[in-house]
Amino acid sequence: MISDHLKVLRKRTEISAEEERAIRNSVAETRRLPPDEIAVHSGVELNSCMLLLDGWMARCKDLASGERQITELHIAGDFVDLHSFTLKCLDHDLATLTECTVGFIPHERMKDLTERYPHLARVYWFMTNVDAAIHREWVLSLGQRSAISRMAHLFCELHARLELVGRAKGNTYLLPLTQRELSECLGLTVVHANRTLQELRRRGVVTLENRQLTILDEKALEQVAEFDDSYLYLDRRHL
Amino acid sequence: MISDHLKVLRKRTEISAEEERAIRNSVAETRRLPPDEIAVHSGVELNSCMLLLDGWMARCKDLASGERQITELHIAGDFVDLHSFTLKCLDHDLATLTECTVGFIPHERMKDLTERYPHLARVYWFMTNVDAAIHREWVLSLGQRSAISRMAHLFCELHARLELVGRAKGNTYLLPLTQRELSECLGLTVVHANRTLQELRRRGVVTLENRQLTILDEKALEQVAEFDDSYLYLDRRHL
DNA sequence: CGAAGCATTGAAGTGCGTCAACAATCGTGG
DNA sequence: CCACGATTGTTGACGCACTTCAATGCTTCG
Repeated sequence: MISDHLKVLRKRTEISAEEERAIRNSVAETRRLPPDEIAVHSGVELNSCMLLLDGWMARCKDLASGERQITELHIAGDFVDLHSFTLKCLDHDLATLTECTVGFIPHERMKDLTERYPHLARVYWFMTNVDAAIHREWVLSLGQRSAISRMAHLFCELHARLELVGRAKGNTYLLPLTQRELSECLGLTVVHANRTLQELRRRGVVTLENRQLTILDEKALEQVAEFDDSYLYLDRRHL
Repeated sequence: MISDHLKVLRKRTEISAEEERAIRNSVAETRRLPPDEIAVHSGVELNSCMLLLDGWMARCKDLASGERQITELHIAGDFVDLHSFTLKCLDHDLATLTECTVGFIPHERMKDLTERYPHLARVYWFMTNVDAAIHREWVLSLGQRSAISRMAHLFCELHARLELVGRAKGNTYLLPLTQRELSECLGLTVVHANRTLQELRRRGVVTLENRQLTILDEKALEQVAEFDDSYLYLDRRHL
């Protein structure tokens, strides 16, 4: 399961056997979390980072009205609150969307890891910067893309990221979100997210049944989305 | 001018005299940039980071239609492309909004700086994470807040950040953005940004004339915005 | 002083929200 | 196994926040 995390890193840079060992040894404990639970509350001081080994999680922020905005989705292999290593407490909640398996790396071990392996320090810094790049793409989506383009873009992003950890079988992948959660990613109401999804289906671009998303027409999907994966930094030109 | 940057850091953590010296010595060159110019193009490999010493800059992303979304505003003291140290090339442009003075810190010197002073490495990592927190707040704004609430929130954020570097005199500060640029931050059309601003004026919450923004009713402004500055991490509980 | 950019206004259109109902699915216990 | 209530997905009618288009005055600056 930690191997998913290593896949994510190795897509971006070389990780030596020794570094791999150090990472594996840093995981103090693994735990299962039930779905629909807030795993990390905003504003609470943390002393460990959470590695998502399996399942889906979301970063969310609420308004007083009760409206919730998801600011990023997380899948197996992601360090969901790596930024807590420097921020100490988060500005958002971390919620489980499915049952999850997570590993904990205490901040002191993170400190050790990054000081003993400066390369890993840069790699993890890099990874938090990729999260920021994803945020920026979402800002662009929410600010300028139409509902259908936004949804298409999200499907593209998830496809690219899931492929990386072997969770996509060709053009299909498991998307365990409800339409409510989907709408919370896209800044739409549930009703309109539903109609938007139907429009994508009607156009023959995707299907989504039994939590299984299938991309029928990848070209069309990427065109609607204006998708360009460079913001995900999926190669080793960097670092 | 570099002292603005030190203010930004010292608001979050202690910086020793030696660290300050090291930072000051890392600036290889300073330069003036004219307004309305793309200072850094997305996708281009960089070998130095840019410290904004004076003026305003914006991170922007474009769509094929020509629509532009600003994803973050930068003021004196900000490291505008610190993330290029790990990402190597950016996923967005960096545009000057006014005439700017910038300092360059070559990546090799950044490497030196962060390896010689691990504390500074964590501080700068922290600062890129604050940028990400700002992005998340903008995602929340664009996804869930109304136009008027979004604009009020932006005014609050800028006030807090400008105060930090002594660029706000009480409840007033220089806001050199055109309404077009304002609208590009907020995901609105210019026309509606104009009407939204007028509504804030009509309610007696702010005035904006000759590029001078004045907050007439801070309570009201923060209430409209649902503003809570904790996402800016403006204290030393962290790090 | 003229041209270009910027701010403002009005009228009309539309993408998405709201409200409300109903259907389908799912998990749970009898 | 069916009954059930709860959650999720779907649909229709209507309303509104924001967009679009187009015109006009206001600045700014060569």
